[in-house]
Amino acid sequence: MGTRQLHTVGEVASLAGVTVRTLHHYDRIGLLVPSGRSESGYRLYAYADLERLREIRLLRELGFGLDAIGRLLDVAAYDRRSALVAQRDLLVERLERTQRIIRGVDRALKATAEGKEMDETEMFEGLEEFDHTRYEAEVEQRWGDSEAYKESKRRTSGYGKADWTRIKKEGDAVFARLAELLARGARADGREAMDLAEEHRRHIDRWFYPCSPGLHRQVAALYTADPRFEAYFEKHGSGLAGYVQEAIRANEVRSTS
Amino acid sequence: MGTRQLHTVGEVASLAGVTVRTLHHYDRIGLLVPSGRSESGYRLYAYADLERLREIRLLRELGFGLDAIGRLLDVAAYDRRSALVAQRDLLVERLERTQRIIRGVDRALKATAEGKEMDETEMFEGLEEFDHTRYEAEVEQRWGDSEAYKESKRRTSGYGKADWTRIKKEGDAVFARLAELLARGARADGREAMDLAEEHRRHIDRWFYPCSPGLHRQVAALYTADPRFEAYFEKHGSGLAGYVQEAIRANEVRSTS
DNA sequence: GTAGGGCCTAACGTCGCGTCAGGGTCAAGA
DNA sequence: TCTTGACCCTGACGCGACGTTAGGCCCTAC
Repeated sequence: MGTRQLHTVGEVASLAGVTVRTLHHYDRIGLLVPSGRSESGYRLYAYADLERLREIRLLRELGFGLDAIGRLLDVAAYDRRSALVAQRDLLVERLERTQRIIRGVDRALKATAEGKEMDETEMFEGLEEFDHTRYEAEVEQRWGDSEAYKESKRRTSGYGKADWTRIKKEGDAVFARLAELLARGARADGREAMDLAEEHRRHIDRWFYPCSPGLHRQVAALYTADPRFEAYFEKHGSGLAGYVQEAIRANEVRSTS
Repeated sequence: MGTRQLHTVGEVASLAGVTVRTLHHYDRIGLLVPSGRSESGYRLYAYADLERLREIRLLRELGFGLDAIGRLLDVAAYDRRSALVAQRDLLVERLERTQRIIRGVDRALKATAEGKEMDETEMFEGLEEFDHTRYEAEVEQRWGDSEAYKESKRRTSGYGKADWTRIKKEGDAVFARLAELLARGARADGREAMDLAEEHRRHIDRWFYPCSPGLHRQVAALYTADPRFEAYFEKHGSGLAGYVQEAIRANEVRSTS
């Protein structure tokens, strides 16, 4: 560790393909503080700093905000391996999304060739900024080729647009009520919050896939990590993402005791 | 055409997975002006508007700025088919970039498993914000599986980091001198500018692939279209991208006459 | 006829840097 | 030894692409 040379900002910048200003910025906000300084105040980056920078750039490329990245890397520090695996999963997901978009372009090509118009509902496949029901289906896809996933796929494939709207509405209602609780200052491990967490679990269990309290907690962990989820949550009240996660965890404890 | 229903902002927003505010914004800056308004001033979007929105969102997903998108779509309006094909190419390029990043993560996984450190120069593969020599090699990759491409690949694979630095410096020098000309107010179709364009062509021809004036012009067309190129150019003087393109075009005319 | 959801414009806020401005540092050559 | 040019530092303002109120009109539904 650290056997290799230290680098100045400029060197790191050209290595990583970012500007010096970017590194200054990351330092200022505490996201990437170089592990050393020279006598004259020059920033000095060690190998570990480069590793961290790589992960920062990777997550930014995937659209995460800098504060979310900070939290993710703090969590990731405990287990490098599974953090890397998680990053891999996110990348593979993007691969698939990109392929969906390509198929959309192919459909557009076919449509223009035939002089027809495309189906408006499938025009934007893969391009939606964040449709959280659709995403929820993808989330547990990451949980592997589990029976749960296949079951989910089997069920959701039968839903029409109207079903999706209704299901989404039902899910949103739960979050809205949790937001109220949060605003009222109710505790996340209080009975009301736990009841709503349980309701959410059953919602998933019913419409998507069998969802045990344990799996539910794992899914909830993603809520605070993913920027698209987070943007959605924070709209409904600052700190809601973490609040929901706590409530779900509390509900799991309750259900297993 | 236009046989289908008109949509309000909210409908379009949920179809495309963007916010109403985003549509307002696109309208304000003239990027996507709905083709109609109701009596009461409501925006009304027709099918053609949705198509345009799809392309806007696709290009944004790929990192283009809104003004660049506007220009691209203006150009694209002449030939829908080749515009779609170009979009497809960009997406495939991203697919490949994502795969390179994944391979990087795999290397990181291997390194941590073995307790080693990664090679610093290959840590950021696929993550660089814009290395323009490397990009230049990719640009003509889009020109198909031409002999030129294979030749380029054969040549560039032999270059080391030092070579790249030198080649990049050489290329930058040409642009710097063009920027001077632009600042001095020299004409893009003047002798000096054309000479520099010719120098640039030979630069590519020597280090990358056989580059005729015609191919050179086609590559130059990408300069004004791609955000990464553009960012690079504008740093060296406002309007440089367009200036370079003009000079190259003028040089082509000169060389064929 | 009024309540609730959707639409309008206007205008300020935010995030991730880009871009000066003003000034030390350092290795190389005259 | 002195100077020159490349690189580093810390502010601090600017910008693109929206997010987010704020204040008010429209419209369907009970």
